[in-house]
Amino acid sequence: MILNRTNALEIIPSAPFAFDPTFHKPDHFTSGDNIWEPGTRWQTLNWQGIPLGLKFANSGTVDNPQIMLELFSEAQLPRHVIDSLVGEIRYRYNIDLDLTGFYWSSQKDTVLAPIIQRLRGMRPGHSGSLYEYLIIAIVLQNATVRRSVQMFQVLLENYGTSLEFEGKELWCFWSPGGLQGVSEEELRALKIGYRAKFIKRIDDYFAQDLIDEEELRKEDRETQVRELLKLYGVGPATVWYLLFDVFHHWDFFNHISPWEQKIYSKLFFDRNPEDPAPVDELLQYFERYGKYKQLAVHYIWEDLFWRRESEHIPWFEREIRT
DNA sequence: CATCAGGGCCCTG
DNA sequence: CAGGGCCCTGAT
Repeated sequence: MILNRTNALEIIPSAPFAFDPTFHKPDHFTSGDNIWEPGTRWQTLNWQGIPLGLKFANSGTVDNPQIMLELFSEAQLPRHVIDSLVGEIRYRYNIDLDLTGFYWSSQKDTVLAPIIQRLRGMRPGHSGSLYEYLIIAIVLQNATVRRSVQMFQVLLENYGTSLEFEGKELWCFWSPGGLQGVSEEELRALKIGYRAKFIKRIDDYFAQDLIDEEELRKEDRETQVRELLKLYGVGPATVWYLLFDVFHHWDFFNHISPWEQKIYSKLFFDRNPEDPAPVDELLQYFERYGKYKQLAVHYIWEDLFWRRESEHIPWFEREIRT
């Protein structure tokens, strides 16, 4: 699909705002639905069933931020669609997040202070919807990164839409319920293994309108956890990711997987990855960050991956399984 | 060649 | 609440 229609908009984030670490998370795997280079991100987005191309360009500074957003579409977009889309973008990327409380409380922390200096203005967030995040989370389960990328790519190529805009060719997600005509066997043939069943059941669940992302955002955390765990294939690890990336809880941190455990052990206690600190001990360590503990996790994590782009960190390389 | 763990989760006993 | 099984891949 070729997207020739364009709309240009201006988005003013709250300050401070850091464009690159907000629009590029080096720990998220590259997935064929976006391209990033410093100052610019191209991204596909399925909004209310309409495949769109987005181009975010940095046109401001950290303290005086401004984003130029260009929308590419096949047909002219009605005003209300653009408005709702911009609202959603502001939500997903946490454009209006106030970070001052977090920064204030961390300024004397020896681990966080230097990180915040490097990433000042970075927002957490994820470009996808709940449904889209769920699909990604499922292909992440019990697989190495390379395999996850391959599974996601094959799904996009089979059920997504190829979009062309500004000379870029990127894949756009299918809509929730878009796999209704697809059998579990067909999915299995794409070598996604037992995850075929999970994806089918999740797609069915959305097709039957048993879950509403917008409504769920308004519920309290316990309700969200309860509703998310109803999804077949979603367990504690996935819920934890969802609560942060999709539902924007900054104070919730109760899950550390084995590979993450090794990394935190090394970071905080300089413990050998073969002999990591107990998970309870690590969780206890994060209590010092109070209601911002998950933001602290995010900053520490992103900083590691950003540093990895410019310097070699041998112990870290060994713990990332690609 | 065989074996095994990998950025979990479901199901059983 | 512990532990086996699940798809497939690449490492050993």
